[in-house]
Amino acid sequence: MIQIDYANSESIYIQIKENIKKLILSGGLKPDEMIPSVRSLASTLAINVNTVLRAYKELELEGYIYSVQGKGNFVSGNNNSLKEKSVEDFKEKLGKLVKEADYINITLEEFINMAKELYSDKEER
Amino acid sequence: MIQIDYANSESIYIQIKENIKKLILSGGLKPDEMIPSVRSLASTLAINVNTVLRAYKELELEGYIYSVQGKGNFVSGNNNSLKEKSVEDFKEKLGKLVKEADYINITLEEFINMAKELYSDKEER
DNA sequence: CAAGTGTTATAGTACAGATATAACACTAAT
DNA sequence: ATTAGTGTTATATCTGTACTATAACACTTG
Repeated sequence: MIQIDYANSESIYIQIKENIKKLILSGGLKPDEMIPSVRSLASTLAINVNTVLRAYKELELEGYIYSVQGKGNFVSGNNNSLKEKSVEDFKEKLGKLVKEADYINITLEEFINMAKELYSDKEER
Repeated sequence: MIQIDYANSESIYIQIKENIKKLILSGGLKPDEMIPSVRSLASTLAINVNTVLRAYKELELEGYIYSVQGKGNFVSGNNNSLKEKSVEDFKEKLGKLVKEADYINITLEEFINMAKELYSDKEER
């Protein structure tokens, strides 16, 4: 369900966060569905409880999950605002990339062609 | 010429690298043009010489600049391979973004529309 | 009550980034 | 030759972040 890549330079708790965010946004995790307990995930991934806790706490702050004492952590109900926020985040990243394209003189047409290509690559999986 | 943003989470030496890369790729710095000496840049930015040195050393390794003992650091002559490489890097980033778009169910059409919008925003500057 | 859950707190380790300082080597101008 | 400006190398230190280790406390469910 959740995987850590030690070759990845991102820190463990960030990887856990991203992993769960993606699962929630893609629909792999449904609202009010329980996610692994801090202890079980820590044990599965062979990491410390506090590392998982940190990821979960930030996910809670960002509205992706909610935690209930003695019961566990659950996916938030309101996906809509989350989706909106993630689209905004996405747009910001795209904006940066467009700016970068500018530096190396990539035109809009070239940009779109690359995107089309990458999209179709994706579907060939 | 070069600016450090302490609010940016990127480390100082990375910011220096990116700054200079952009200047070179955009043509703001011409081949064989001298860039600020390690000492002067360190003094201007109120940072340590070693931090600048680290950025310059990596830029040299990546082929963007070359250094001459006693004279200074200069922009590399061969921009072509650099441009190619930067386009490749760019494509990789775009690929990641496309993957991310997938998670939040952004279609190719939506993606292209956003890109068009951001490109035109850019021109309105 | 016991087992499983989240929570809080503290201390310790490891590493990366940045600093401080110094010494050495080369180049160009005087 | 001297001086000022350049890059280079080396070492030690400080700081913050990530992660670990451990423990204790609080809540929920069977």
